[in-house]
Amino acid sequence: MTRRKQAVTRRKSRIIDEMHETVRGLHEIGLIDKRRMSEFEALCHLDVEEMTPRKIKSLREKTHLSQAVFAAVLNTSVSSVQKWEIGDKKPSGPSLKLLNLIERKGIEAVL
Amino acid sequence: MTRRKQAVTRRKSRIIDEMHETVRGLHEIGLIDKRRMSEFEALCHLDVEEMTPRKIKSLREKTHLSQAVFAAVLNTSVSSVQKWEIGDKKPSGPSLKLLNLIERKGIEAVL
DNA sequence: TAAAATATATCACTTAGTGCAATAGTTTGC
DNA sequence: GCAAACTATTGCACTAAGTGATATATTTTA
Repeated sequence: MTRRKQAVTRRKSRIIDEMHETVRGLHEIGLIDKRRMSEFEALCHLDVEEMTPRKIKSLREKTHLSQAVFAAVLNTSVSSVQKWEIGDKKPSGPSLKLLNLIERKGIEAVL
Repeated sequence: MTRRKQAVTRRKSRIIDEMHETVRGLHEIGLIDKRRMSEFEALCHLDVEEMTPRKIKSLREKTHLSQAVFAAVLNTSVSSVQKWEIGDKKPSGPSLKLLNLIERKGIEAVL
């Protein structure tokens, strides 16, 4: 499962990288303005993956942070983190975004 | 206003920097374990500032992104971004965290 | 073993988040 | 200039995440 997803991700970013160069070229030629360029950049890495309770918990444990501190980092409540890990509630959009950031870039990325 | 805040921030980080060195030293001596060290690191930069509707809007405009794309970046709905900017709703904890990250580190930090 | 820190669990409540639809304003291209 | 496309504003109704408090395991540390 993990392997398959990584493969997909890798293939996707290769394609995105090429698109990126292409669009950047179009921008330099003047075919698309700076604004469109910005929007393109932003839309590049927007895929946010769902996370199971177990995954959230293991993600936190990888950072060696208690639920309390982890919650503080995400600017949410301990109660929320607990419920995510148990599966009682699912993290909201922005919460999921933060969890993805931590997973992809490490905890420092959100400090 | 901006100037005053920058000053405060600067003074604060100087203190934090010293604390950081101190704690790192304690860690190297072996007085605190790696886990405590992690928690300390995490707790360093946890102050999240409130944002007025106008500030949110100007923050988005600085990134040259439409409400729709900005919402996508934060993994939230257009409706939510609109209400933040109007003042109808206030961004939740994790949302506010993301907005702060963008303000401090730029939009790339959350991509 | 005792004490302290962490984590789990439940309950009741609040409010942010969401989707839709209708309108108004702004750019863009012909 | 006009029309089309995009963007933003507003209101409404509903859902579910978020929260706080509290009590109870569980684990860690002294």
